Amino acid sequence: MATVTTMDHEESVFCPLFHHAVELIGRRWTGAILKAMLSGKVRFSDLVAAIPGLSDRLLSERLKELEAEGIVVRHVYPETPVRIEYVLTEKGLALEAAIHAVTAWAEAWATPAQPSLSR
Amino acid sequence: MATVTTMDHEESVFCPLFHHAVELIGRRWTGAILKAMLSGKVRFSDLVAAIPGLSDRLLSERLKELEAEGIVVRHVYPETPVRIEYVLTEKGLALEAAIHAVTAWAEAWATPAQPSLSR
DNA sequence: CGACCTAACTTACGACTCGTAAGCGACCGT
DNA sequence: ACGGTCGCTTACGAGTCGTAAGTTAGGTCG
Repeated sequence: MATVTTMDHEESVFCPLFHHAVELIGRRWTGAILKAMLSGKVRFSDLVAAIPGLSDRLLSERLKELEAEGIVVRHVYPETPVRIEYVLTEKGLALEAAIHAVTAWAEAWATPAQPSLSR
Repeated sequence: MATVTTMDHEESVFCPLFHHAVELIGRRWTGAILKAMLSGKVRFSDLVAAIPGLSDRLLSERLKELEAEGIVVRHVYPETPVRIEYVLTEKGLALEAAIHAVTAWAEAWATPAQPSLSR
């Protein structure tokens, strides 16, 4: 029972892969950062400006995490002042489907008032 | 289906709806809780048992948040001992696509090695 | 030639959130 | 009466976050 080698698609059981993923991209601001990066390469200050409430401290922290996970890459251009661009890797771009799915849900079920009438 | 006005699909800009959604379902353990609830109605203790590391304190907190958002409903059966079942609402079930998208990504891009063989 | 500017961080610290453990209330079997 | 179960709730130290200030490396301005 426990040594099942063929797991088709068990939804109920705990999946460590899913858990790792959702705890990573679900960290505070990470979703917004990833969504903002879908459009292409961005700079540090672009992200700060694009995401209201996000501070440079947290952005720096999140970008490091995402870089460590192989989701974004950091390109340094030693110009003046220093220009640094962040780009999604293939792995990061693959998150687009998941981000769009969440976006679609958010738009479809936006809480206008209390639509819990249907029970 | 889409109320096409003037914005086709802006991905880059900050979307408060997406942000609210991702910060909600991305809270610690919430993803795992929702995934575990996709299988149907569950009890408090089932969730604690199914999700390693999740404590009853946090589960209680998360379930309250999800209930407040209209994502889960709480049914009380005054048996002995009290039996309480949590079920996803229609809004909660609508998250299935998003959860599956994250699961698919997690399985496709699991960290161990670069998928230079698969693709 | 030195005060000031920029981009991208880093440090410091109080506030908020989480993890661990313990307690509570209603009921029941012994 | 005593201990056991379920679903919480409270307490408190540890961890994470928000806000503000400092740092580095170079350039502009007066």
